[in-house]
Amino acid sequence: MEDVARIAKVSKPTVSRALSGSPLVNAETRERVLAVAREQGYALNRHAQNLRRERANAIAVVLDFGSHRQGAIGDPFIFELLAGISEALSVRDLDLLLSPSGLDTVEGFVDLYQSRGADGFIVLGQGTRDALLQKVARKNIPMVVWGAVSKTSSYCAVGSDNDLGGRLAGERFLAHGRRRWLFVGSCQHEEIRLRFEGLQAVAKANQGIKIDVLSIESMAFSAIHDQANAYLKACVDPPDAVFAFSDTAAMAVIGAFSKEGHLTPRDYSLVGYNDIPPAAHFTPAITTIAQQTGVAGALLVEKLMQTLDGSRPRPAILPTLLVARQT
Amino acid sequence: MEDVARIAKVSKPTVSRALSGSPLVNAETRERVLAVAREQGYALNRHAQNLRRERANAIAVVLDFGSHRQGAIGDPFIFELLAGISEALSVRDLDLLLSPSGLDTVEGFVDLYQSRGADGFIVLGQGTRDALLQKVARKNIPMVVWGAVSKTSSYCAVGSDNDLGGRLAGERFLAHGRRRWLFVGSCQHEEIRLRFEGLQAVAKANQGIKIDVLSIESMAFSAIHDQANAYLKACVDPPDAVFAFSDTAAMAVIGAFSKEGHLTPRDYSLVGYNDIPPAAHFTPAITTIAQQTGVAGALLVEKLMQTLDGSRPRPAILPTLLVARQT
DNA sequence: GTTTTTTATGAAATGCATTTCAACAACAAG
DNA sequence: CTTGTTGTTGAAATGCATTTCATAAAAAAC
Repeated sequence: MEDVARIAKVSKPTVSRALSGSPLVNAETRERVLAVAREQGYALNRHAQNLRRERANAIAVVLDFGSHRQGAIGDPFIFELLAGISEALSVRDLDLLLSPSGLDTVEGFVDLYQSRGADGFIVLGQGTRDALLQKVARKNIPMVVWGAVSKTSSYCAVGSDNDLGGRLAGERFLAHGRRRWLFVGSCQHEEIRLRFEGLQAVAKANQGIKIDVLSIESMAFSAIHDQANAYLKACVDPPDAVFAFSDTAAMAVIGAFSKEGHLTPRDYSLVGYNDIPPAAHFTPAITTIAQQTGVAGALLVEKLMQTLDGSRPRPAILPTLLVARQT
Repeated sequence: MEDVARIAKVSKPTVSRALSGSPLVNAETRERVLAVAREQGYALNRHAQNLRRERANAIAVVLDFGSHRQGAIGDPFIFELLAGISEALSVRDLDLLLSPSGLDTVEGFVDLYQSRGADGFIVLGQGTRDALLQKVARKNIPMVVWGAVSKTSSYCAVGSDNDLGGRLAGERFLAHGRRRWLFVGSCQHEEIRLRFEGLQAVAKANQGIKIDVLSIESMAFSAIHDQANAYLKACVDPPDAVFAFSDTAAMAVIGAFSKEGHLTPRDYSLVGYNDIPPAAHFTPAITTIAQQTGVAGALLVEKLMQTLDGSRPRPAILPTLLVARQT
């Protein structure tokens, strides 16, 4: 920077100001400095900058690659979220640190934050680690979470209206005169539990509806397939309606049930979740609950920015929508 | 750090050494320093460290979120690659910078690299910007690319054997006695062009095979669907074999063709690409070319590390495999 | 023509960890 | 008892940009 300063015949601080677009520098001078910087191929050192400014200029986005191993993350849905976040961060000139290691303990978060590795965190899906996240948030670490929204939470959550999603599914089943419902998903996951509760609420509000749960142990496609198949085989009175926690799971159910000759939409109604592209073109096309992934990323980033500004933004629940198809 | 040094009754350099696991510090002293650091809640500043060490300790992973808008990236395949890379980087204690902005020009790369925002780059899919990447590599910026491998390239590429993939598809078509082949995909993409060439080679080596190309303009699911539908409608002699550049595209083709009563596997053989989880459970299940995504991430990172060490690693071609299913 | 205000710029201090080089101690070798 | 090693440790220099505070110059106000 000193070299640039010398060549442009100004001082170091002036170069710094010119480069960071400070209004405290004369327009002509700025041009000159910028020109010199460009022709000298000068790029200012981000670490020196971040060191001085005492921030990272980066946000860590946490997603559970671990459970990806089991096929959970491949879901295009997460990808859309990620794309939205990436976009929103890049508008604000912030770097995106993807799933840094060590974030499976409170210390991991604290350390990354304190060492200025990241200015804040966006966690995608609380999964089964809500307790950890609560602890992290209580340490005053800026964090926003995509997932289930709860009033007692110590962090700001943004998520879909999972309860509504469940209700929508239930109402569809009612409309189709279905009475033996099956919920496929693990209620260990807060988000998924809420969907179940929505479904259950509709069931309870009506007479003569039986509701069963197939609690998924692994997110792997084949595991879900096998569990569903085994369930149906052991079933004396097969379900005439299935609500699956994801479209991928719904596909697994279709495959598993069809092997036993139990077909949708003939024998049972099916509702999936996320409205991933293949859902519309699967045979049969899958009715599903769509989330507003488009706005989700931008909203998460916005809430995090508010947190960084010291305010405590309100959680947000995005509406969900049932997309009716053949099943 | 000075505080820790004082409390532990040592000097700053000793603390530094203890924390970075240098062998130049006595075991007892190290323990003492570490204990003090822990109880004082001390975390060393990454930017100061990176500034001094003159590196970023981070790798930028570039993927084309832009084309995601059009449904390209949602492909679980990319996600698996990303998971593998994330894993391999975290083992080496390197941060993963996801798709930083500005990497659509050579200057963008140069600037990020010079400003020490990243020590190197992993580019996922060269797409249509091979020219850009060639220029970047010629600036001696450490970079590894997932995509088509070419001998004349100035960068190290790792990719699947796309040519083999094409041949495998062709041989399957032959085995099924198919003679009117259709390739669905854009030959603008080097990787995809290679697949087409593999297919074409098989066609040429045999008599009486007609081969046509449906050049995809957009990666969007619905766009592919519509193009395929329009193609079939305009077709006097419908294809009896289709090779699609991705499983997602294959699904789109199935939907588009079935609308016209043209069904697989009855009327045509179909081969997709990537072996994404739903491919196996689609109805009908999709025959596809599987890539070795598992090792790909680790390999990319390894090659990049070699590049960082100053060597010029050889490109690698991973074998592809045909997974036969109903179609 | 003098005083006040505004605008533009620079000197020096600051943020924090690492590395070089020198120094000291303890011990072995002669 | 001296010289040469080896093992530990510390003082000071270094990497680079930003910010505070002060100063100089130019413009405006009186």
